[in-house]
Amino acid sequence: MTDTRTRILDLAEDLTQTKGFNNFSYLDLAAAIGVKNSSIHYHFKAKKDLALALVERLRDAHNEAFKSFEHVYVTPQERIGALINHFKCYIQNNKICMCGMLAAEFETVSPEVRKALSLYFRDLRTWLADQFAQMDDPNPKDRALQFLSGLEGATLLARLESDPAMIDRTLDVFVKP
Amino acid sequence: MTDTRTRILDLAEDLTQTKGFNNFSYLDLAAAIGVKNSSIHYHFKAKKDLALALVERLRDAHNEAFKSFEHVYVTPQERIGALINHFKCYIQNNKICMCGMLAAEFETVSPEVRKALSLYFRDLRTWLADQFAQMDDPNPKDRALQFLSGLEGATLLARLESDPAMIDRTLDVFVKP
DNA sequence: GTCTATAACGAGATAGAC
DNA sequence: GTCTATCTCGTTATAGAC
Repeated sequence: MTDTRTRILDLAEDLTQTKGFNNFSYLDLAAAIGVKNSSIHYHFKAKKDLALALVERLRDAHNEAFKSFEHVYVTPQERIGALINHFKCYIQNNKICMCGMLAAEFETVSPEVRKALSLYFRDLRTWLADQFAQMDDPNPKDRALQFLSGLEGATLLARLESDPAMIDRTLDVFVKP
Repeated sequence: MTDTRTRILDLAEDLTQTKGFNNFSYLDLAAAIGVKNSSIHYHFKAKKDLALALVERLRDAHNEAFKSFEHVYVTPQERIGALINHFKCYIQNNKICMCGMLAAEFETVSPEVRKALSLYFRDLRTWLADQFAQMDDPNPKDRALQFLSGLEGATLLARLESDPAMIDRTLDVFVKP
């Protein structure tokens, strides 16, 4: 059995992706995990501490995944395709990007979380720009921003329409020239 | 003085764009407008009724604006440019697209609002596809989706970084080939 | 590390007077 | 159309026992 702290983070990540960080409570977490809400406060004193832990954990997880991509995929097109597929899977579970959700909730989160979100997206853009540079793109930084914006927006729209193919229709143009 | 109903809608739209629909209360609206919260309930019995009115009003407003574009601008590039500028102005006020915000909050809104959001974005895509068709785009429907996704995502990221230029970097490629 | 118990507050919503 | 007054519930958070 995974420890309580990890179970809290896993569930909170899931709920943030579906309902939004402001739309679940410590009581929701406690009930689903089978503890009392005071136990959630033991692990994350205030809810903003939970938000920060979520963003920092996801940033680390993505950077780890990107590192492992080097051994699994050969071409940058394959690596970007894997990222696209990862986001497509969100739609089946009525999820969107967790940090996209928190970016929408930007005005209600702490300065620390804002900074962490900024770093999360910076890392993503840096990795994407590297991939596009490997594809000999003349402007990899702008291409990375265009891809990331398209990914976030397409996920939002695809969930609304329950149509994961909208993500392909939006992003295939970046990997199939 | 504009009537109370309109003042409620204007303020609620503003708050939805900044904080999100779930992150302001009838008490917030009442205090800002200078009435009691029971007066807000008189105009919109339940909060979900307010959400529906907001989306339907914005859909009508956009369709009216698109109609007026025909008389003001000559080229589809100019018309799309006007839409881009409209969204760029949001950033200065820490706003994002109201329906983009509600799409993020999708799991917490009523079936009626979900349907209204779908129609709002359908109208936007239809109008965009028409513009791209006028630009002799071989695939105007997909181009419309790519543009709309980019617009929603770029607004989210631009607000996070307080950098409206990110919207240009994302979308100029659609109007300056 | 988890529990019981509770504080302190704000939310959506309603009844009925004016 | 707006008011006063109130209800009911959920929320974040804490103190202190086990």
